[in-house]
Amino acid sequence: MHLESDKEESLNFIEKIIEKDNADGLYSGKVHTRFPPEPNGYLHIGHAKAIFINFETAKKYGGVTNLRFDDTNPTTEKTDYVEAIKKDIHWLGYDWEDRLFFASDNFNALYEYAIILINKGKAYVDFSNAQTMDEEKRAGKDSSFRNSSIEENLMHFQKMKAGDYPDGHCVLRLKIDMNHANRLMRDPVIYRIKRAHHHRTGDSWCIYPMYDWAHGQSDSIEGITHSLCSLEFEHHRPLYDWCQEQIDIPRSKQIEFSRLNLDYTVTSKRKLLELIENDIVIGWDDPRMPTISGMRRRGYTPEGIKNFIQKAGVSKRDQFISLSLLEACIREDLNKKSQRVMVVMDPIKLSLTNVPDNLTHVQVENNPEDPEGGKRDVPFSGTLFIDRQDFAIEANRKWRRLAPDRNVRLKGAFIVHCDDYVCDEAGNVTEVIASIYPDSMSGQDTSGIKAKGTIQWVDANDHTPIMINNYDRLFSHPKPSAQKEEVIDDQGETVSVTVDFKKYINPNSLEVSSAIGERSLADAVENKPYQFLRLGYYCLDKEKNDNKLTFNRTATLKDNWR
RNA sequence: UGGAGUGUAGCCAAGCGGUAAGGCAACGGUUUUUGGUACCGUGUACCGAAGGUUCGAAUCCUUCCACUCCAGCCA
Repeated sequence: MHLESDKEESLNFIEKIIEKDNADGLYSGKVHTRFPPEPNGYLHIGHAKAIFINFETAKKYGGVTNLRFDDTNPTTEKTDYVEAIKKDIHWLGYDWEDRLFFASDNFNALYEYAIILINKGKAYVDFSNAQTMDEEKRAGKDSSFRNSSIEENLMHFQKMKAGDYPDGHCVLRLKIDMNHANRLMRDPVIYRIKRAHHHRTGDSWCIYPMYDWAHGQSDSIEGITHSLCSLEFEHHRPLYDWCQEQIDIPRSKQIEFSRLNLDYTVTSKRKLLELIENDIVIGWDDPRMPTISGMRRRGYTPEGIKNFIQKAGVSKRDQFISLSLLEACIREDLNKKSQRVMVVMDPIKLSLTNVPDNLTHVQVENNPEDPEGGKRDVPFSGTLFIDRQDFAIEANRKWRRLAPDRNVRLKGAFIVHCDDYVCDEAGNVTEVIASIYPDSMSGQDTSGIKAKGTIQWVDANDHTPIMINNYDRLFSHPKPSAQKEEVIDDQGETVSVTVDFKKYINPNSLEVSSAIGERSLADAVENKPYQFLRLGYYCLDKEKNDNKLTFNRTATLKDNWR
C-alpha cells in the first residue's frame, strides 16, 4: 500500500529555483507571479499552461498571482479580448482578485524611467531610418546619433511625446553595446512614435514603449518576484536584467519554460485568426478550436485541462504532447461527472411481444460511478428503437449484442431473447422481434438467465430527437520539423520551405448527424456533461439547430470492440 | 551565418557520479447490467553520436550531430 506521503514528490525545475531563492532569502521567501497576456486574441491551450504554472507555483509557496495585460501595442489590442481573456482565466478556476493591471497603467512611470536613463547617458533619440538602423545593427556600427548630448536627447524625447514628430520619424534607444553577441542588446528601441487609438489610454499618447521596456519594469512595479514565461523570451533576459539594474528598481527573476504544443494542433494566434476570417471555423469559441473558450464550449472541464497540464509536466524541452493524453485527462474527469444517457443513432424497431400493458417506464441509474447519482424514469413499452449496430443477423462467438436466438440485456431493463427479424427487399433489417424474460428486470433479476452484453434503447413513441456534432481533428498538423518541404528555387538551389498550414486542415472536421435520445435529454442542461452510452461524452451546445437540441461531442470513449 | 536553448522508450517526464521512477499510448488478463470504468500484469530505453576522466558516467570533460527559438520601430 502506498500512502500519498510515501511518494517522494519531485519538484520541477522552476520550483527548485524558487526553493533555492527562498533558502537564500532572496525575496524574503515571497513568491509573486503574474500572467501577462497581450489582449490581441483569445487564450488557447498553450496559454493555459502559462496560467497554470504562474498561478499554481505562487499558490504552492503561499504567494499570489497578478493578471496584467501587456497592452503596449495599440494597433493590435482590443477591449473585447481583455474581457474574453478574463472570462477564460476565471473559468479555469483562477482568481487575480484585486490585482488586475495593465502595462498601460505604467505609461507615465515608464516615461520617467526613460528620462532617468537619458540623464545617465544610457539612452538616446535616433533619427535614422529603419533600414539604416538595421544595417548598423547587423554591422555592429554605432549610430550617428549615439553620442548626442543629454540635453539634446531630453529635448527630442520630450518633443516625441508632445507629438512634434510624425510617426516613425525617430525612436528612443538604449545605449548598451553595438557589438554585443546578442542582437537584442545592440541598442534596442524602447519607444516608437505611433498615432493609434489605445484601448485604454485613448489618444493621450503618441509614443508607446516596446515590450522590453514595459515588461520587466511592470514586473518590478507590481512587486513580481518570479516572472515565469515561455522559452522564446530567453534572449530577452539579459535586457530584462539590464533595465532593472540601470533604472535601479526592485529586481525580479525571469524564468523560462517550454511552450506546450499538441500534436496535430495549431495554436498560433495569427493562424487561428485566419481560420475565422476564412470562415473555416465559426469563431474563437468554435468547438474545434484549441482555444480555452472552444474547449469550454466543447465540454472540456477546467479540472481535466489542468490535470492534463500537470501531467504533461514542466521543463525546457520542446513539448509535443499527444492528443491522447489530453483526451485521457478529459475522460478521467468526465467519467466521474457525466450522467449516462441512452441515444440511438441509426434506429431499427425492436418489438417486444410480451411486455405487460401496465409497464410504462423503467428506472435507470444516472451514473454508476456516483453512488449519490440516483435513478430516473425512462419510458418503456413494447415498441422500442435499438441501434442497427447492435443487431447482427449472423453473429460469431465474440458477438455480445443481439442476434437471432440470442439474449441481450436492455440497459436498465430486461434481458430479451431475439425470436425473429424482418427485412425489406434490399435485405436491410427493418424490425427485430423479441420477448422479455419477465423476472430479469435490472436490479431485481431472479431469472438466472445470462446475457453476454448490454445494449441501449429508446422508446419508439416517447423520446427526444437531437442533433449531434461529432468532431474529428481540425488539423493533421505534423511537428515543426515535418512542416518543411525541400523545394528547388529560381537559382536551382534546394531550399527548405515551410508548408502552408492550411494544407493540413481537415475538411471533415465536423460531422453533424441526427439521432434520437431518451426523453430525459429534453431537459438537458448546458455545462452538464452527459455520456451517451458507448458513443462518448457530450454537452449541450448553446446554439440550436433546426429547433432540435444540439450536442457537441466532448470526447470519445475508449472502445476495444472490433 | 551569428546568438541562445534542448537532446532519457511511440508522446511527455523523473534522475544530476554508484549501475534507468511515473503518466499517456500499446498489448494481455480479472471484475462489470456501458465491448466504458476500476483493478492486475507486460517494455532488453546500449539515456543524440564518438572519444576521454573514473573502480564505476545518463550524470564530469572534449568534439561532433540533430532539433527549436531569436536576429520587428510585435509581444
